[in-house]
Amino acid sequence: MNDSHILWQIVEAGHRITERLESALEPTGLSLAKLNALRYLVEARTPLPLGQLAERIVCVKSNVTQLVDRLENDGLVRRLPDPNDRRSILAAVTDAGRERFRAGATALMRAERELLAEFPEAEQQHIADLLSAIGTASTG
Amino acid sequence: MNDSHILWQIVEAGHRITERLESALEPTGLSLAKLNALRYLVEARTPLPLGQLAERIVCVKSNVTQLVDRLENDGLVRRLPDPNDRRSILAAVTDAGRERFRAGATALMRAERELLAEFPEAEQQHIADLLSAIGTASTG
DNA sequence: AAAGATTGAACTATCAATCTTT
DNA sequence: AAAGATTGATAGTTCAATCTTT
Repeated sequence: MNDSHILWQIVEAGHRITERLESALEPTGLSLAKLNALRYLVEARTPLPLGQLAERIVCVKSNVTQLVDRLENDGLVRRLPDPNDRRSILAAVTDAGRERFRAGATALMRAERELLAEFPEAEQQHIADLLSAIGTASTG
Repeated sequence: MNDSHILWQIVEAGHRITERLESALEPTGLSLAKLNALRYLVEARTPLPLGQLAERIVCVKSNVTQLVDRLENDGLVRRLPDPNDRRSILAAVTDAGRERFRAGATALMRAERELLAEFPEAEQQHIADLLSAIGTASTG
């Protein structure tokens, strides 16, 4: 498992990165998952059906149900009935949600900049290219 | 979030790698978490106090409690009283656990080899070095 | 009091089953 | 029946509180 080989270096570097970003976000009361959902809602500029939010996040619908539960609990999102389809439920960002999103996005960008600084800039594109290929091949 | 920058490339590559390895392990009925715990128990060659297992896995003790619950449920591990300290509980691999570990380790190695093949060998050491540095600096 | 383990609550995520509306 | 969402179960992980033994 914790071999020295490159696969685990990648996995662990990924963990360290997300840990750092989560820590940077902590003072804002957001997690990466919440900030990400909020971003889609803010950018949509109109309430989104939960199913569409799930598509954009690229996760299962039941995950969105729970994520929106927590966001609603935080007062950052409200559920609204969809006037055009009574099966559908819309998620709308509240003013508090928009404000929180701005704070989170700022904190995240600052943390990203810090982490990025630990990386030789000349190498970044090269490594990104190599990484984008890995694990992408079909398994059969 | 899903910027194109290198940080997310690393995080996502890490996710793809673990997904692939988890899939490869699936037919053996093991997860990476279970295989890892099993590995420490097999290598110890003697039952381990749960606290020591937590130290080796590098996780919180309550996580080990639950992980060992699941492994015990699978019949791969047994809890034994510690004869020297009645506060302590020992985790012992069963014969089935040892066998399962071998199957899992084999499946994992095969999958690792496949993934590694997607990586230009000449680059591996270089990238590993760069990755090992990232996210390691103290936050203050 | 401190050490070892468990329990209960929370978060993120998945899957399978269910309920309502279309 | 299919689409949209929720619920309940499971996995893995953390933290705070608790219980037993030292």
